[in-house]
Amino acid sequence: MDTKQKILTEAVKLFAQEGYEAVTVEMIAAAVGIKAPSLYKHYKGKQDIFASVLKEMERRDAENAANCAVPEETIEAAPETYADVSIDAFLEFCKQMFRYWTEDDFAAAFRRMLTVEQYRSGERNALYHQYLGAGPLQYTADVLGSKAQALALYGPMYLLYGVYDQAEDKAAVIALLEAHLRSWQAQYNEEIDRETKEAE
Amino acid sequence: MDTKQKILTEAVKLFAQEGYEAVTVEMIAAAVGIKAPSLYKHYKGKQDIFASVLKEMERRDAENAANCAVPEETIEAAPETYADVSIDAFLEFCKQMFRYWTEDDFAAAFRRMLTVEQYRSGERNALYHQYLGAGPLQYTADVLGSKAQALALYGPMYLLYGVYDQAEDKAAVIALLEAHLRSWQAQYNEEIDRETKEAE
DNA sequence: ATTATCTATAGATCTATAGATAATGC
DNA sequence: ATTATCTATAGATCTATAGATAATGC
Repeated sequence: MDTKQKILTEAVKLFAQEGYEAVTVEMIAAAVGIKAPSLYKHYKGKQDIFASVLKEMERRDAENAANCAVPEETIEAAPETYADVSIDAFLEFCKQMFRYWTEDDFAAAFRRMLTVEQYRSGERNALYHQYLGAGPLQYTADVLGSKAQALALYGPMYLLYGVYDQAEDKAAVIALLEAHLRSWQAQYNEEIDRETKEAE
Repeated sequence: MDTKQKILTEAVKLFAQEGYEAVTVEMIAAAVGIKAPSLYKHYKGKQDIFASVLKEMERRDAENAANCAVPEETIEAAPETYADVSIDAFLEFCKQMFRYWTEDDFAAAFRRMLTVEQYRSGERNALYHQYLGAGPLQYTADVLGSKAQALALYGPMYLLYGVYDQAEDKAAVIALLEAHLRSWQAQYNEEIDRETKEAE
């Protein structure tokens, strides 16, 4: 059991539940099973732990992204990778992302942590939106070529994160998500058909 | 200038930005323009201020709800009021709610406060969902008679709250919201048509 | 030998109260 | 007279360090 790593996983859970300021180093230490002063052997202090949580998420995110059949770079950097993404593959990616942000313990705690820290500074707000708000929305818009379609696809997913957190019947939320993805796709196909006919 | 009232409006803004724990009574007092001990003449302490913010929101919410042509009671309490709500009127209500939660200073701060406090206790989580998450989603589902349609309508609105907060061009977000409401309605009408034809 | 933990504690900060002073209303 | 504010401060809590002790690796 790596204490340095365990400090991060316990800290992110506490930051998510209580908020950064409300968490004392003694609380983190207690969750890890050590005394507060011992923690300073691993990190310079609370701020250093927070910064290390961000780095750890970056590391895990990069690891996770490599497994997906969707564009990794921005549309400006690599527009050709956005040209013909399969909608089926992208919806599969959406489902996978939803599971990641709700069922992976570290990612779920990190999401909640950013949620509760988002208004504390411009920097934290940027992080929140990069991972969870305007960032995924823009990415989806780049893939679909439509901001309105991106909003219709991602908006409900985003709402379901919070609903999932508090739901007793988590399977029902997953079912609702899948129903959403299917009906979004039906509606999307209809719009594409309409556009194709108009173009003829 | 009513000091007792000003304490609440300044406190909710600080709670929203910093989180309840991170706000000191001295910060609230400074925002009001008094010293911390003076604040204890109006409220018993920080917790009392928080509780009073909740009560103040309840009061404003009741005031606001009375102006709307949509069901006020739950569907269990008054099912007949849900029977024939006009979709146009309901979409107008949605737009009004969006403006209320983003542009009314107290409501916007209250929304952010609940957002950052939602994971601190079951009670606060219930409040968050009552005002902003599962509550409005269920209400919309009751009006539309479909949870999937409610998700498609409310999910994007919910995402846009956060996007609006950080957007430089707020008018563009309002435009995106209105485009969403229109395209949701078009899609909804198509589904109703399909269902009507199938029933024939 | 080196590293991780512990106890003890200094120094800073925060909540809330006590008691004095200034402002307001009859 | 009553109410609202102020200064001063007690008591609690929190971060971080100092120095001692226990555990680990060569």
